[in-house]
Amino acid sequence: MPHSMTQEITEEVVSTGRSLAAWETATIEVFVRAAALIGFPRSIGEIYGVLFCAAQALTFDDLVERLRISRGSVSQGLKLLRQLGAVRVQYVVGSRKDHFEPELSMKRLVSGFVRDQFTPHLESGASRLEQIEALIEEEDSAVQEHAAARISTLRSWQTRTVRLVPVVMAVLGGSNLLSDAEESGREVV
Amino acid sequence: MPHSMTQEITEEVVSTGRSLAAWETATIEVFVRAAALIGFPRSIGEIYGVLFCAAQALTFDDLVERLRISRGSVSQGLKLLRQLGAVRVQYVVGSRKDHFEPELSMKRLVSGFVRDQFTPHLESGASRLEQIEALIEEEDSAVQEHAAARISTLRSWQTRTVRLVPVVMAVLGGSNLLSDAEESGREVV
DNA sequence: TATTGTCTTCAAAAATACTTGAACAAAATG
DNA sequence: CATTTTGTTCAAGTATTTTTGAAGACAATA
Repeated sequence: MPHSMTQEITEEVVSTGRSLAAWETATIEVFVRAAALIGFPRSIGEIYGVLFCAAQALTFDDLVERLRISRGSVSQGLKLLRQLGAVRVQYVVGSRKDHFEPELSMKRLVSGFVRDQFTPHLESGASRLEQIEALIEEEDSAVQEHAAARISTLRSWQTRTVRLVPVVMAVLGGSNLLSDAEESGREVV
Repeated sequence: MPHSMTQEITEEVVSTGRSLAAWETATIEVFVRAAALIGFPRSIGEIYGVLFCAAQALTFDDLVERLRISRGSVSQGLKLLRQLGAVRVQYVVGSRKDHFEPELSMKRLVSGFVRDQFTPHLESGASRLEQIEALIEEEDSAVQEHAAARISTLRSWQTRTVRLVPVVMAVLGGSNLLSDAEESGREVV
């Protein structure tokens, strides 16, 4: 424990936390990059990353200590990851603290992402297309013809994208030879 | 050409450019949002958007005028869009200017995106996994067992993602009932 | 080859996004 | 119910990304 002998109460964090092994740092970096690729901040990748590496569920404070990022970031990051279904809370026996563990099923991870970050855009996009079609009515018929063709193209893109989602989910879920283990939530996946 | 009678050279832009119709603005907004979704800046969405709306290929200056963004942005934006194959240059008869037209085939658009923004990450990811496996060798065998399991999970995610790409491309290309028109590059798609 | 038109580059400015930490809320404990 | 423990919120600070515009490159014309 730190100095400070008498009146001066010099608080200092004890950092009881293990720091990260080389393989963990490298793995976390992979997740940081993956997060960036899908538009999430570094801290999200870091948090999921340590959880992914850890052998057991970690607490809020474990995350703050191992990652050395602020409590605010950890709180917000976990909030988003829970929403996505990428992290679950595990209630642990003798502890008041929440313990967090990563979702390891790729299918579920993707599914959460699609649900929260993708589908909403697709849906609002559909309604916007209708608004645009209304606006096209206002134009001269010369313009209308061309504009209508373009919006029809756009609509076909929309439709195809919507159709794509179940295909992707099927590929991720279907060809999994070990789906029993996966559904039961343990390793593999 | 602008006025300026004697010594004082008062340059002013003439803005010969048509401004945007309501349906165009609305359509451009769709592309701006789509761009954001895949991590591209607003200007990229705007540029592709006007081109998509336009009845004929537009020049560099058309873009600057209609969008009211800087030449720098237009230049950089077009550069990226050309790289992706989302915009093509059309060399036009009596004009020194480049004329730009949008790629309208969804399959080609996605394919360019995958090639430039996605595949590179997948590949560098593969080599990073190997580095991580090397790092795991350094650990105690107790740790090794768990770490190896995790990296194996990661590897399976990688593999599945790679397998997904051709499936997606097939869905976008294959079920297109109008593929002739598409391949010839005109409308539809 | 000088000039003009067209597009590119890149450093600095502006706009966004992310992180921090102190103040706050909620709930368990004594 | 006062205190402590745990986690959340949000305004302000920091960092990152995007845009701007002036300087410059390149090539076609005169």
